[in-house]
Amino acid sequence: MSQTVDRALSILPLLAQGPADLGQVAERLGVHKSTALRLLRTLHEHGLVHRQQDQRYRLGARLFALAQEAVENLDVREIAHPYLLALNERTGHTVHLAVYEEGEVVYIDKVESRYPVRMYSRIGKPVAITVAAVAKLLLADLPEPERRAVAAKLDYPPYTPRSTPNAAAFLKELATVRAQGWATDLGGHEESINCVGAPVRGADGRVVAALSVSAPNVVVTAEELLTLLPEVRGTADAISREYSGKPATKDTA
Amino acid sequence: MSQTVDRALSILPLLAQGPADLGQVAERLGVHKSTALRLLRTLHEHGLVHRQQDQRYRLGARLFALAQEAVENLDVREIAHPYLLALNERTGHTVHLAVYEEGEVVYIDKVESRYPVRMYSRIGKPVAITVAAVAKLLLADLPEPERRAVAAKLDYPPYTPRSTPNAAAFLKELATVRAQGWATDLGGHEESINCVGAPVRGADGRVVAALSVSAPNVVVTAEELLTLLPEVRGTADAISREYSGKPATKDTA
DNA sequence: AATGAGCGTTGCACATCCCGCAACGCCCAC
DNA sequence: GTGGGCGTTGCGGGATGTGCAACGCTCATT
Repeated sequence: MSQTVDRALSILPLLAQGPADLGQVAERLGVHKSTALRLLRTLHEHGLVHRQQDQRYRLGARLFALAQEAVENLDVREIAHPYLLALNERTGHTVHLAVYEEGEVVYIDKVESRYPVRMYSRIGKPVAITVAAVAKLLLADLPEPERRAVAAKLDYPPYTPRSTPNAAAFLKELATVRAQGWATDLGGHEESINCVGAPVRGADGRVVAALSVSAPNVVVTAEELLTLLPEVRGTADAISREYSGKPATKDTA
Repeated sequence: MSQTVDRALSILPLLAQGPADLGQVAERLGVHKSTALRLLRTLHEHGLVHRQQDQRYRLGARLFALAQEAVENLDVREIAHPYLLALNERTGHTVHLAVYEEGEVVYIDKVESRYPVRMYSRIGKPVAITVAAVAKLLLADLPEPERRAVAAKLDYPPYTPRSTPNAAAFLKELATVRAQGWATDLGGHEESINCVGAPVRGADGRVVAALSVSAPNVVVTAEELLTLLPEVRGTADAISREYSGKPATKDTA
């Protein structure tokens, strides 16, 4: 809509492919050299482009700094919340959002079930890391050495007969979760409670959070809960898109 | 230099701090709302800003994509080469550049000594990973679990009496290197050859490459070689600045 | 050593394109 | 139902970006 800005911004993807000199920029923009020069100068003043020794232009440090700062100031919780509400609205069950931090997985948001059944979870509380669906999702994305290190240091409390028994079983489960892109906890923490979860990913594809839907057997069976999987994954993907700033938000999908 | 572009670009750091609506952007820019709208629209078309559900503006995915693409297309070797030449010019010794890749450290560039002494290295050849200065620098920057994993899997060949004997000693050495920001190899690979090295860092502070200066005892003693440390570190820092696109290249320092 | 080509840079006059204004429509809150 | 706030639109005046041509520099060539 604004010609000048439009032209200036068109330079960025051009330079992302590799360094270019003034002539090349002007030609590929379809403008006079002097015009390209002024645009490049302005971009340069803002640190978005950098001039290297041979006078060619590259993308500058400011771009990285901006991207990083933006990521740091992004609040998953704030962005995810409306989606969690919608998911709760449609399923009626308890919805959790959790993140991984220094060896722990903690709940950072929760929308209570409409059914009058209490669940033993609290925002800020560390998750039962060896069995919870959200924990599996978050740990499954860690780089392999760290994943092994964490798995080796954990205790594996036998909450129920279905709890993860040891590190080997846990790592195997994480590999499955990593491959399929979703996770469950079928009575692994409390005998009568099942969960289905999916990961929220940032712009770089790394898992930044995980959400899950939990329901007790007395309300829905595990099979019935699993039919919500598309719903859960769809919500997680929608949050991922919104979080990473991608277009095509196309409703709640 | 270009008012319109200047204003448009000023929006980016503003949004990096967090989402803002049209009115806020206009106010903090000191322009009329309609002007801010047109600028934001242009930024939006290029994907640099993203409009979230509540109509507020955030930085968009394109920014992250650009930063990532730029990093991928950056060639450390190309950028570092002139600096390596200059360092060789000033010291007269052999200069190496190496990177870490999937458990190995390999030389990716080399400028031969002016003295008629051959060294057993080749571009593309894996480095003696347990003793070389560049290897220590690169491994010292790995995340702790991966560092331990790599150290545990290595062989520790006794090239000389001064070679690193085992994983424990190696990890201790890496901790020292990590803390001091430079590394040496004093006769650890070949009895009569010493090296001093320093790390090249990317925009995020991670070590992306390492360079070293090597010289045999018959030319300079280890003590004399160590006097080149400021020179070596200065060169590495200059490459880091250039590589990460930071301003103030101020000569070769 | 001289010469020319290529590139970045500058000043300028034209007219294009951006700016701010004011008015409209919409949504939400009261 | 009604008012205020916010995003949006069309428009004329004029500031601002544009392309041209000329300059100076560096580097490669003869």
